[in-house]
Formats: sequence, C-alpha cells, structure tokens
Amino acid sequence: MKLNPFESLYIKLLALYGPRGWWPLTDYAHQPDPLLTTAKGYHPLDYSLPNNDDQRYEICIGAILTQNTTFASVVTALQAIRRVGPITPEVLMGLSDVALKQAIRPVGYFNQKADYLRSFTLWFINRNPKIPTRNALLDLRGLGPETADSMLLYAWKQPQMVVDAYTQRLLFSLKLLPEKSGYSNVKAAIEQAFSQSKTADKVMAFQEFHALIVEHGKLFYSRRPYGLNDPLIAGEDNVQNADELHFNAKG
DNA sequence: AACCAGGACGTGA
DNA sequence: TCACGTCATGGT
Repeated sequence: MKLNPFESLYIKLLALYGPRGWWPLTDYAHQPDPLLTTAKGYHPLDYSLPNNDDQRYEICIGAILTQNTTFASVVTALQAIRRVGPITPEVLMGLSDVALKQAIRPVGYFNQKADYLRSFTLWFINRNPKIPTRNALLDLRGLGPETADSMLLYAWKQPQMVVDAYTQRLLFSLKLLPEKSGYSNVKAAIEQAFSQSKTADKVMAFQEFHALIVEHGKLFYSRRPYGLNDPLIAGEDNVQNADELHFNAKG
C-alpha cells in the first residue's frame, strides 16, 4: 500500500519517538496494569482512556490550563487542586476564587483561566448530549480551535486532528503545506490524508500524531530558525526502523 | 536577560 | 479576514 506524505510523516515520527501515551492523567498510577504506567501519567499503548467522566473532565481542564504554557506547570496546578480533593467538577466549583487562582497560578493567565475553568465546568455538568459538538465547545469562552479539538480527540475520542504552532511550523518547513495556511486548512489537509481509515484508527492516529509532533517540535521547532537540524529534512536515511513498527496508521 | 511555552480574545484596519 | 497587543508564570 502507498502512503501519502502525511501518513508517511506520521510513521516516521512514530518510529523515531514511539507511542507517546497522551493524554496524561494524574491518577494513572492507579490503573490495573503497572507495566503500562509511566511516572508522569502517560500511558503508551493504552488507548482505552479516558473511561469515566472524571478522567474526561481532567483532560478538559488540562487542555485549558496548558494554553501557551508547559505541561509541567499544568501538572503542578493539577496537583495543587488534588490537595483539596479529586479533580472533579464539584471540587473545582467548591474552591473559592482566591483558592482556585492560587492553585492554577503556575500556568500563567490565571485570572482568565479561572474564569474559563468555571464556565467550562458549569457547561460540563449540564451538557447535553454527553458528547459535545465542536461548535458547542467553540461557543464557550476560552475555547479556541486547538483546545476544542484537544478535548474532542483526547477526552471524547472523536476523530478530530489537533493543530498547534509546532504542526504548522513542521508542515511548512517540510513543504507539505503553503505558509499561512491557517488552522482549518491544516486540520482539513491532515484529516483528509487519513480519510480512508476507520474511525477508531483515526482517533488513535490523530492522538499519536499530535503528541509526536509536539515531541518533535520541542526538539527542532521551538526556536528560530525553525527546523534547524531536523532529521526529517536532512534526509530519509536518518529515520530508522520505519518498516519495523509493531503497528501502523491502519491499526 | 531575553525568549519561549501542547492559545484565545479584543480591537482596529 | 488579518495583524497586533494583552494576558502572566516559570524554565533556560
């Protein structure tokens, strides 16, 4: 079978870094199989998560908190909340304004994000249907396209590709897309590249693809000039083991 | 000591 | 539609 350029890129990244185990959950250490558990809550090769509404909620809260910040800061904030109680809508709404802002202070923008968290939480409690539409999420304050797609992909397992700054820099650098394509064009191009896959395979691929791009982006696309020393540009020979994957985009 | 981080929003052209 | 300023802490 012939892979299109986006599928091919996905396979190469997967070979380079391996499955990333996104989205990390702070209580994943409590999962039944300790072999699949990593210290920071990542769960490589376990695509069953989330399996309850509280885990779903934590992913959404994390998606808001991580806007334009490092996830390490998000973990600090989540653990501050967990000192009060489990990360649930009830616990968060039970926090005073001062306490909430204090807890999420390390992620920055804590005034805005405290508001976003509260309005999101009220919506989450009362939401109907249980699986939201993309537009329903976009109507909420503080939820732009990337955060909405992150929630849909990782919390609700919907086949929505997440596009972030790294994604655009990488794809422009590899000349897979013209510069200034914009969020919706990049998203559509990637989703179309996987359009023949089954839904569950799309979800798995998109979950890994985005996480892999972030991993690769941190290494080669965080500082100008973008893409310097990127092995994906230097030559195909730098990418090892692309044929020896134990699974691929088709599952 | 600038620069950057797993963005979104409000404003003015 | 788009370019630009703002929001803010923490690590390198």
